[in-house]
Amino acid sequence: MRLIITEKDNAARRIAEILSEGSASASRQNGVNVYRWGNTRVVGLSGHVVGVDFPEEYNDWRDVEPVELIDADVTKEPTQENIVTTLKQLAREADEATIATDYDREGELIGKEAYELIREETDAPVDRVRFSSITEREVRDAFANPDDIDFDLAAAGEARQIIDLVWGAALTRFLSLSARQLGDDFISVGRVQSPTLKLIVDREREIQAFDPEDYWEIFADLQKNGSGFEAQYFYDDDGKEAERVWVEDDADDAYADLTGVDAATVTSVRRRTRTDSPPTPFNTTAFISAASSLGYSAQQAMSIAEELYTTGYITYPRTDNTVYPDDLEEDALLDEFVGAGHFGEDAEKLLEQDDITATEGDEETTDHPPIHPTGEIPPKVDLSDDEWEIYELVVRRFFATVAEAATWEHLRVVADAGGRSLKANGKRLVEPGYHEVYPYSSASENHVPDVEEGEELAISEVRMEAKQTQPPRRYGQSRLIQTMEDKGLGTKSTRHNSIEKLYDRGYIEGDPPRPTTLAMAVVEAAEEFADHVVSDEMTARLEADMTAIANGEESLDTVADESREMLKRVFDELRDSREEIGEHLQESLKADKTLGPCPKCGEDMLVRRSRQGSYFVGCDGFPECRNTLPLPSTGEPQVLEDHCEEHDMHHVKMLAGRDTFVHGCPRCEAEKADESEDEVIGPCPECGVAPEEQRGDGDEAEGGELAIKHLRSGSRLVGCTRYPDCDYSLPLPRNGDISVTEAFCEEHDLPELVIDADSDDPWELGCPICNYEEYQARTAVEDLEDLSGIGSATAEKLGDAGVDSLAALREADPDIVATEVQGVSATQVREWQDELEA
DNA sequence: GCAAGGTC
Repeated sequence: MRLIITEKDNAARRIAEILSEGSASASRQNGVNVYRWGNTRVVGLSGHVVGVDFPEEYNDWRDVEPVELIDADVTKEPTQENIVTTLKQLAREADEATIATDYDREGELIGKEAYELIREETDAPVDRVRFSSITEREVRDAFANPDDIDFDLAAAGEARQIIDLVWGAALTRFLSLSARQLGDDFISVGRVQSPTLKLIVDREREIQAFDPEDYWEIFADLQKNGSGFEAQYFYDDDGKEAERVWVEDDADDAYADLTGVDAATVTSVRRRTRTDSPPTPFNTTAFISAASSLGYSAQQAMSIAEELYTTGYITYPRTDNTVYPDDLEEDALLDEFVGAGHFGEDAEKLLEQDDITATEGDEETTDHPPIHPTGEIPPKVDLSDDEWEIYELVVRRFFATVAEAATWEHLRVVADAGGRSLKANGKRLVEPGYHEVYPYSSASENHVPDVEEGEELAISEVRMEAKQTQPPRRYGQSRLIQTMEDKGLGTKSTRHNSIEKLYDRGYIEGDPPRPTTLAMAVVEAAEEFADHVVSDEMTARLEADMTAIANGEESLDTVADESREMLKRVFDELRDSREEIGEHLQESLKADKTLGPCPKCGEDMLVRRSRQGSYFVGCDGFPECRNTLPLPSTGEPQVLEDHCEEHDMHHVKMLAGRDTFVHGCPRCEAEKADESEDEVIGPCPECGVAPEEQRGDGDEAEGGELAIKHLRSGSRLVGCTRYPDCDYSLPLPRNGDISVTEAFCEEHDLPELVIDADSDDPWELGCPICNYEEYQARTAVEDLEDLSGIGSATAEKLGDAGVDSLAALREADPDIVATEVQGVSATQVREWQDELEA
């Protein structure tokens, strides 16, 4: 039997299709897809299926000195048991095996890991094929010319694994132990995350140190044929043109001169034609950046792209390449879009061009083609609005790369008024070119009318504006990813995750991300004692070492040992400063949790966590002062910069994914609840007076009533007046005025409610019981979507079939028990759905 | 429980 191993299931399926000419069939083994035809089997891994770690005896952070990790063994253990088992079972039957993982360094290492698992079972020959895109031609070529695994290249990847683990784990444990942060809130550092964090921290330092300067700008409106245009005052600053006037008296003088005359005389008119080249093909970074200008975070953009890739509508979204492969036929791909409603006309127009040649970027790699549509076009109804918007972006980017350049006409007019110079720059799009098919990049014009030298233009108004220089801007997520790429930090697959990790670790907040006090302290500590780990030089050095290993000039052991020696020297420095570092980190952690002074004793009020795990606001003077305030029960609290004037307290935001909301000032919220009275609306269905026939034998009518209640934590609910004896309750929305209407629900004996009755668009919530029942039915379907990553249409169908939870899914198919929730692909869910329907 | 890198 011949065994072929790919990096992912999708690649396995497509390679099987190509090599078998469509005759391959799929079956499942230990929950893993295996494609087969004749004597051949193809199995897809899930990236790395083994991972590096320390032996078990190093697991306890308290028992092991962090420095001991430096010389600890590094072992490789399976992390994807099902796939490893399947691979080994298949290997036992194999006479030959072919590694067909991705064509890059990490792919070589993943291939070598598969090779070693195969070697545990058989001595059958193992070869390696390399291809940059899964097209018929490339795949057939590759399989016709097999090569060997490049063990040196794989060793380069292993050096990275070992160095990252040893540095990351040893320093992470050291900082966490020194600050006594051992739970979920440990303090992490790493080769990629820490230099990335330093970028953000350095920018914040510049902002904090920034000293704004005053300057003035002067504008004049000039008239031509009854319509006006704006011109700006400028002067010659040592041969350079300057618009900013730094001295107020100078600005006043210029303003006085300009207002002293009624007209300006045109002294020069210059026209220039500029070519505006179409953009280059999308790699991951360029894609994230384009999606970000549509309002998507890096993480959102990538997960939508991954979904579009798995469903077959776009190519692999993780790529460094910006040059389309030779066998991408641009006109054939355009042809697919002809007649496809939304895109048809644009595709036809592009096909009419004399020459269809795509642009090329600077980066040409072997990993994957640039991101482009596959030519399989989804019906719009099958995608969510977001998915469609991203899909359209990818399609239009492809269109743009084969479209013609745009041309602009630039018009520059200089005029003299009272001895002062004015200028106006106009911009007109003469040939729209690619802008016609790619509306995302700016094509805005600035109208300046045709004028001639010597012409007199009336001045209708002169304005002087006092301004201040602005501090540098914070990095936005896509700018940060771009900078990481420039500095070689992370990879196309990991950069967006690294940023997400900084959020999770409590190092950055908000968008654009701001560093927390803790982040500043971590970077400071690292700069002082382990400068290497916050500098991008560590990555540069590692890259150089990896290249040397890949070229056979250095050995993995030498490189790893040198790195270990370097880390030992770092620990020599750290040893004596443990206390000092710990204290600094602890103070910073406290600063991030501080809301303001306690009204009872003046100490700080802090966000704290109870033993049960819920958050509340408590006084730092505990146990002497026992003052507390409640916080909402959902989400992780985050202290905002916003501030309540009345109570001198920072506002709090509760982070809970899509349910994130701003709680505001905890004292205001508590006081609001104290001042409001419960509003009774009807009988409690659990313990109120109900008609005799609706009551079960054991039920007792205690006379409980339902009331609208405001809790001190800021939440509102409809609850029983006999609480806590009866804990019946229904949730109400957090925001908006609640009013009770005349309309009445006969079934539940309750009035209908309206939220925000005063606004133009009130929400008619209706009977609170009916509303809650509808809400539960709706969220069951949403939960299912979240669990399985399936589309809403499928989830609804499953809901209709009575499957409303993962547990129900498992009941329907015991095989699912072995599958990780996150590992459930859309294809699998569709299979289960088919089974259920049959 | 630590990293970064694959993958879902």
